[in-house]
Amino acid sequence: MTTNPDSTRRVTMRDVARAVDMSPMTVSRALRGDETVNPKTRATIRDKAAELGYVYDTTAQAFRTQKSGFVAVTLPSINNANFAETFRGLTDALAGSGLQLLLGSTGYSVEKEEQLVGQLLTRNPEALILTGGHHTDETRKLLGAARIPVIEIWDLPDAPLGHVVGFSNADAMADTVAHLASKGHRKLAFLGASAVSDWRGAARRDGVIAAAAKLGLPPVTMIDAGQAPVSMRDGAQAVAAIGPSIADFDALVCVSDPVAFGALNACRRLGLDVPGDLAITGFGQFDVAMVSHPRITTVAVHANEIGARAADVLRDVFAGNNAPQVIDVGSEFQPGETS
Amino acid sequence: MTTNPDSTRRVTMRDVARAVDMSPMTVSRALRGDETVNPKTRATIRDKAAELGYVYDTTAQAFRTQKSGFVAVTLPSINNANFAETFRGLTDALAGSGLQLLLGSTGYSVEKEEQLVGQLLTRNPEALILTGGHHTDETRKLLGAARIPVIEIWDLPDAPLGHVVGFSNADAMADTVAHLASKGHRKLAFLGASAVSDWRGAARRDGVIAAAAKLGLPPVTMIDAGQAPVSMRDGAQAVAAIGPSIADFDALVCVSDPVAFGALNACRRLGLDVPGDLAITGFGQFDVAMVSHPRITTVAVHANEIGARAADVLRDVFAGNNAPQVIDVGSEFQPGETS
DNA sequence: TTGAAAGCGATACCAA
DNA sequence: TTGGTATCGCTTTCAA
Repeated sequence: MTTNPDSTRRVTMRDVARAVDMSPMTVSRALRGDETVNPKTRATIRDKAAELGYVYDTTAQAFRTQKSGFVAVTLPSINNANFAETFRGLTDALAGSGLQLLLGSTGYSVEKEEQLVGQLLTRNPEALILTGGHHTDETRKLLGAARIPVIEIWDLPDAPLGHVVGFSNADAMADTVAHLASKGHRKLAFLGASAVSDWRGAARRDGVIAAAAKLGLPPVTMIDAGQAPVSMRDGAQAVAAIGPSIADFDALVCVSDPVAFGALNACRRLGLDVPGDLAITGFGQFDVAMVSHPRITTVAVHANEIGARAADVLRDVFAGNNAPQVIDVGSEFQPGETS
Repeated sequence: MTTNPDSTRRVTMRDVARAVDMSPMTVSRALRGDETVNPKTRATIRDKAAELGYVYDTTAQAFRTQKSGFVAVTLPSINNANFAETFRGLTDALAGSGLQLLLGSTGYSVEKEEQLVGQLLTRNPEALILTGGHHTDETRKLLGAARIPVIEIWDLPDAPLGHVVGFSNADAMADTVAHLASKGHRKLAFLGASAVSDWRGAARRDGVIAAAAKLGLPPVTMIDAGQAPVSMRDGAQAVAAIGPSIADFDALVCVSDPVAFGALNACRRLGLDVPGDLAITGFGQFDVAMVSHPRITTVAVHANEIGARAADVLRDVFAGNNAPQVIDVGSEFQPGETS
């Protein structure tokens, strides 16, 4: 390893250039694999760069080219298998593209999202991927001014900001309700987050209400599991708080599989039989629903595909194809052993 | 909203300066809230900046000051409640510090980690937080050359790269094994990932073997649940593949709670009683362990605290306190209903 | 196939 | 309290 003259200063292309007696410009081309540079020269430069411990400065590149190489992504929570899968789908699809994901978490709050978007925009992302279709006016203003492609995911908003890759959370519940009705269940309860904080959860709730009404079932009872994000524990606590009279309902439709799992295990502790005394359904096809004995009736979503398709949209847009796309990845009802 | 002369060009401090008839330097100071700028001037500049839709360019700042404002973090997987909690602990503790996290996922592979570290370093992070204490030689070389603070988390490496915030995965298993032995269980099996890919899992395995030997128990049988990351499904499949003879063991020590949950439910499907026929233990105090009926015996880790303490270390280091710190956050055995 | 000059937008430093 | 000048490392553009 060669020591550079001033040990505190970083090694730049200029240093490499001096070492091989070439111009920085040629070094720049060589390191990027430019074909116009003599192969032998390229090899020499590569070797010398490695020897000097040269590290490419993406910040300088981003500054010069006015392209950050970042794609900003907001997720409600990273501690959620489905959102994590979407992130992985994005990451995998973007690998090798030179684009790097800049992740922020909104904690299911549109106000936090607004703050986060402001912060992310100062990094000059080349595109922005937002989970959900609900935003504050200020967020919409920021995005309008930013003039970069925006993709909303996990929803099908009425008035998209740009592109969309998602599915209808409301429609997704129709099959679940139809299934329950076909089994003779009439008295339904919905267990989900209280506030307007979780818009996708609220959409599912509305979907259940609409589907029940359409099938002529009595009004659906709402059970409050607390503020989003609602967890396994929240589901279990809500049922435990109600006690054995939870079985006065025929079926408990839960906003997500973790909540359903909590409810299922709370029922067990109460000595209730699922689905004998009470049917339970979830949403999202989380691992816990599939592994649980009994297996939880759920709705499969295509979390990884949402990420992958969003990456496709990005590729299109960066290739100059700016027509707004709306991609519905759908969802599928998955009968289990709890209904 | 005022239109700027060339609508495709971004609004810069110079534009704001011209608009208020001041120098860019004063605008820079004003926007950063520099006290030496006349309060009235500051207000004027702020207003005009907002009016022009000025967005601060962090890339340019990062370039000029040679400080990126990034802290790079590698996690084995983001789809893991404990790692996600650590990330959240970091995020929360760093909020308002002006530092932004740059997240990368290694997929439990040190080779992928090496690649990722190389990529992250081109963004000039001011510090690097690595999950785990095992790295390739090339990774160590890269880190040495980068001359930035490094924190290894979730482990207590023998030869740390810099700072450490973690706990001993091996020691954490001693209480679990002692508990099982005290209940009269002698024939133990360990269910975890096969390869060397999951070093923390391997440390737990070694911890079980060592603790069993120390207590005079017969050799521990290893059961292979496949490549890391091992999931609920892997745990369930491993037990299903073995069948009822799994109950020839007294206790099944699992590398994590999700694996234990999978094993528990597979046992149920086999008609086995847990803990009557077989005791089961997990690791990590995941929600699923606490909500499950029966509750799974586990080990509580301080995932959020790891993140928070790592942020403390960063603050210290940036304040000039460079002495290497090793912080052991420990772990606690949590008896449940499966043992 | 290679090089010289200019400039991306902000701020450190020195001056007034 | 404010301003002028130089500069961070790289790449675009034009020239040789």
